[in-house]
Amino acid sequence: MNVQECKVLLRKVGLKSTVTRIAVLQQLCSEDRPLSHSDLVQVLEQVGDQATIYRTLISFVDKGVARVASTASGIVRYELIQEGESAHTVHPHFVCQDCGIVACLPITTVVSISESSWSRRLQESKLQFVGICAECDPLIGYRIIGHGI
Amino acid sequence: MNVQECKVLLRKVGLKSTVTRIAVLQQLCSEDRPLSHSDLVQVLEQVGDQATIYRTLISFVDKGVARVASTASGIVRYELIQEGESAHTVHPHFVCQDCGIVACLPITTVVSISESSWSRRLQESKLQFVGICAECDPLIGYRIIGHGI
DNA sequence: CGTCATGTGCATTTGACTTGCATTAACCCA
DNA sequence: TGGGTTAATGCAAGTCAAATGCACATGACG
Repeated sequence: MNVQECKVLLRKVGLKSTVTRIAVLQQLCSEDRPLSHSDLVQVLEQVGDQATIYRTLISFVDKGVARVASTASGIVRYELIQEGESAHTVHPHFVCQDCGIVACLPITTVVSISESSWSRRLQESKLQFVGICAECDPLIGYRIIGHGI
Repeated sequence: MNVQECKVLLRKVGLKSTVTRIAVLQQLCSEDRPLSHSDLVQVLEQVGDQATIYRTLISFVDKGVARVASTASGIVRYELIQEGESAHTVHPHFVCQDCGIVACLPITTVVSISESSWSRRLQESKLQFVGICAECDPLIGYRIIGHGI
C-alpha cells in the first residue's frame, strides 16, 4: 500500500492523513501477521509517539480500518480489514503458547448462524488455534510466519 | 459440584483440598460462562485472598482442570474443562463488544486439521463470535447467558 | 495565509496481573 | 492421633500494557 492509497483510505473513513497514520497503515499492511502496539512503537519510534500510535490504532478500529486480531498473552494485536469481508468471515490464527507469536492462517470457512437469534448481533468471527510454533519447538528450528495450515 | 466431588477432583490432579480451591471450583461450575480473576475475587473475597485465587487459577490451568476461555477486552476468563474434551474440540463463545461479557455457546463442531503440518502442534481451538449482547442492545432488554445459538 | 477542529508528544495514572516472603494449614505416617 | 514435611496462603509491593490529561502543533479548507 503506497502513500497515495493510504491517503485515499484515511480520507474515505474520515481521518486526516498524517505521517504516523500512514506509517502505521503501511506497517500493518507489510506484515502478514497481526502486530501489537509495542511492535509498531519499536518500528516507528522515529515516526511518532507511543500515545499517538496507540490512538491511531483505536481510531483505525473505530473506523473499521483494522480489527483486534488477537489478545493472546495479554497483548492486543491488530490487523487490517480486507475488502469484502463480512461478519461471517472467520479469521483463523495460530497462537504459540510459548513465544506468543500470532500467525495468520488462510480464510477457509464461512460460519453461518443465520437462522439463530444471535445472527443479527454478529460483528465478527474469530477462530484461534493454540499450540507450539516451530521456532519454540525444540525438534524443529525454523519460524512459522504467514500462510498455509 | 459438591464439596466431595471437588475434593476427589483436586486429589486426582495432585492438588491439596483447600477452602479457596473448592470455592473457586464451585463458582466456576455454577456459572455457565467463563469467569475472570476479578469476578472470582468479588464473589469470594470472604473466602480467600486475591493472590490465592490468582494462584489457584494458574494451578487449575496447569493441572488441566480449567482453561483460559477468553482474553477478550484484555481480561483473562477461565472455565472448567469438561470430561472427554480434546484439542480438536472447538469452544465457541459470544463476546459483547460493549459490556465485554462472555457467554458460552454449545460445542457444535470439531475442527480437523489432521492432514496438515500444524496438526501435531495443536493444543486447543477457540471460536469467538463478537457482537452486541442483548443486555447492551437498546432494542431488547434481557440478558443472554447460557446456551443456544 | 489564517482559523480552528483534529491530531500529537510528554508525562502520568490506571488497573490487571504477578511475585517475594514470612506464616499457616493439609497431608502423610509412625 | 500428634508431629514433621511440604504445599498453600495472606499481605504487601512490583510490573507492564493500556489509557488519559493537557498544552502545543498541524492538516483541511475557505
